[in-house]
Amino acid sequence: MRNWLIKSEPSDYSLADLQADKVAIWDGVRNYQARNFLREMEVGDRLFYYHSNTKPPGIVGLATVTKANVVDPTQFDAEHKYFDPKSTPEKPRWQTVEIAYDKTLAEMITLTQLKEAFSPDDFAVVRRGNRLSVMPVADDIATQLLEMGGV
DNA sequence: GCCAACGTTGGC
DNA sequence: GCCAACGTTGGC
Repeated sequence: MRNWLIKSEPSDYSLADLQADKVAIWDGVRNYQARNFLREMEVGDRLFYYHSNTKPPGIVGLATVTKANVVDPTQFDAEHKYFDPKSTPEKPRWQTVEIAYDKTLAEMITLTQLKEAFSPDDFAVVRRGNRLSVMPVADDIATQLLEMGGV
């Protein structure tokens, strides 16, 4: 079981939205590095759910991978914001995963706290200018995050 | 709202 | 293949 961090703008799709939906396809990722991480995910992997572009940004809860290697359906929909004209059902460019809500932290772990606890070398999310929306989380960092989040 | 970071596009 | 222009992300 591996640990990952996934980012979402809460105005777009928040952890509360996932809680309401219970399960969701993590669609819309159009960055190759992020997609490559999505391809590596396996059922049962733990996801730290991070709210970006909000005040304050930080980790708000946990989710779980429920289906691996899901073809992102939005890439074929010409009406959709995430339509990719260069992708075909025979040769899809964008894979993702299905995720399920797990839990909401009693208190979020803010980016400020993350910066205090971890170095940019160890945890990409605290790196200045970091824009990656899906990234791996090392086991020891995951353990500390669970502690910090009171899980 | 500003702007740094950085990925992508497209001309050459 | 280089690189300038452009668009997006996301913290502040």
